[in-house]
Amino acid sequence: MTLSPRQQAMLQFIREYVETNGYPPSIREIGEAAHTSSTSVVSYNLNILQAKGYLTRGKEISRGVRLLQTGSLPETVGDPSDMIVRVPVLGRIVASEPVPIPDDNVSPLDVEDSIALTRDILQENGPVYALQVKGESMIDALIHDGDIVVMKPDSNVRDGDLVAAWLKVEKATTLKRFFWEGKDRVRLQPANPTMGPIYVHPSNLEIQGKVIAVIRQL
Amino acid sequence: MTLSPRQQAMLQFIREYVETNGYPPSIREIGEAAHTSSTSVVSYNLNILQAKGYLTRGKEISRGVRLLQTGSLPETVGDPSDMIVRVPVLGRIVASEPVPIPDDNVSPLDVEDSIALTRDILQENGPVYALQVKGESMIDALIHDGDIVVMKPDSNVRDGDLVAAWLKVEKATTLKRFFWEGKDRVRLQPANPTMGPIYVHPSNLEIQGKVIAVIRQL
DNA sequence: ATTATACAAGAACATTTGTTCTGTGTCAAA
DNA sequence: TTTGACACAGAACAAATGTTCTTGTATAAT
Repeated sequence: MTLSPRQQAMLQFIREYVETNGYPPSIREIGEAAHTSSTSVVSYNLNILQAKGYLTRGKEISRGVRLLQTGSLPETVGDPSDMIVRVPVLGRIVASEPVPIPDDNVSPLDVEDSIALTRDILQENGPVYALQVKGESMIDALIHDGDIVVMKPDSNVRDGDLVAAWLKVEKATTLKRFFWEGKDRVRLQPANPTMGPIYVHPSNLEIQGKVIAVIRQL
Repeated sequence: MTLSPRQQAMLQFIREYVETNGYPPSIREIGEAAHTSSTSVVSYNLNILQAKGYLTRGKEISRGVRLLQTGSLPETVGDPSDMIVRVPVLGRIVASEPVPIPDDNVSPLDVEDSIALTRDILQENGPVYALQVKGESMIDALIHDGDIVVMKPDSNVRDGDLVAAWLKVEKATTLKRFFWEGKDRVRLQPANPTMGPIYVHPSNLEIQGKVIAVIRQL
């Protein structure tokens, strides 16, 4: 993933400016450093840098530029402690729609919403994202309306994984534990032990991610 | 050198804002946090904080506030970031025993087990503690074996609070939403909407705390 | 009672600042 | 040659934002 010389210059200037001044530069100050008087050129390039994961921008916020440490998606962002993991909240999970899956090319930092977790909750090192549950349809997974489900976009499942699965025939998303039963049958087991499993043909389901934590605030 | 409560609130807000957003707040945002709509009050107090060495201000620069290392407020116990809240895990919550209630003098450092949460999860400022659920008895509260329940030791309940209640006659702990129904009857409502409530006489129950968050790791 | 200081409030205004719009140039692909 | 993508430029505009001004209250010191 290569950057143009002007983009590199902008990143470098922002980094130095923050270190010197303690707050980020304005669009016009970045433009001066990159030898352009056009604020739209600066904005255009900053949007590219954001899409590539080098920084985030506050929308219509003065000096709303924040450098990220690396460009990978999604990741720990700017917090002083490695203990904190900021997880983007990409939207809602509802039973009647497939789970929104993060696009590798779109910066999660476009999202306005995120939740800070810690390494005590989340030992995962790979990309993770969160969704907020809408509706009561997940109660068989002991997940309540409003809960935040933390997921990783991994469709390689092993027996016992709690997965978000899209059932094509039923046109429904479900959160259940996944078990192979032979080659032609998958058992989806609710977390609620008083409820029975459902059985589906593998072709009927699409694994959209694994649930790795649930956060409920009251 | 003492600071007024409003000045302390402003410092705290700025610190948290920078850590969350990566750039400083505006005068108006600081004012909102300090409960004043007057930008001149904010500016006046920031000038005092600057004179006292807590921060510097860029002249006529938007978001031109920079906290200085010296003069910052004492940090949260043990962690570098005020964003992190370390919550002691005092033990297990099981249906057949009362909830362990923390000694008021306990410090998070005194307990061997704790979990780090963040202010995104836990806005509470008072004492909190956590318990790990043992067994399936809490599934009517949509809480699974192994979940971590974060509580505050507050027995002053209002309708709708999710409480840990010890039922004396039944000798059982239950987690349910609490509602008064007249003076002589309390309705304890499961979080699972498919399950019915139970009704108890107030003398039969002992409120041992309120649940303020649930953490599930998979 | 008066004065000084600290702190506050709201309004008005000026400046800073980011976004949008329109247009241009370069280059590669069709 | 035409088209589309990319990068750029400048102007205009709207919104964000900080400063200044005037007025007020509370408290302590004189």
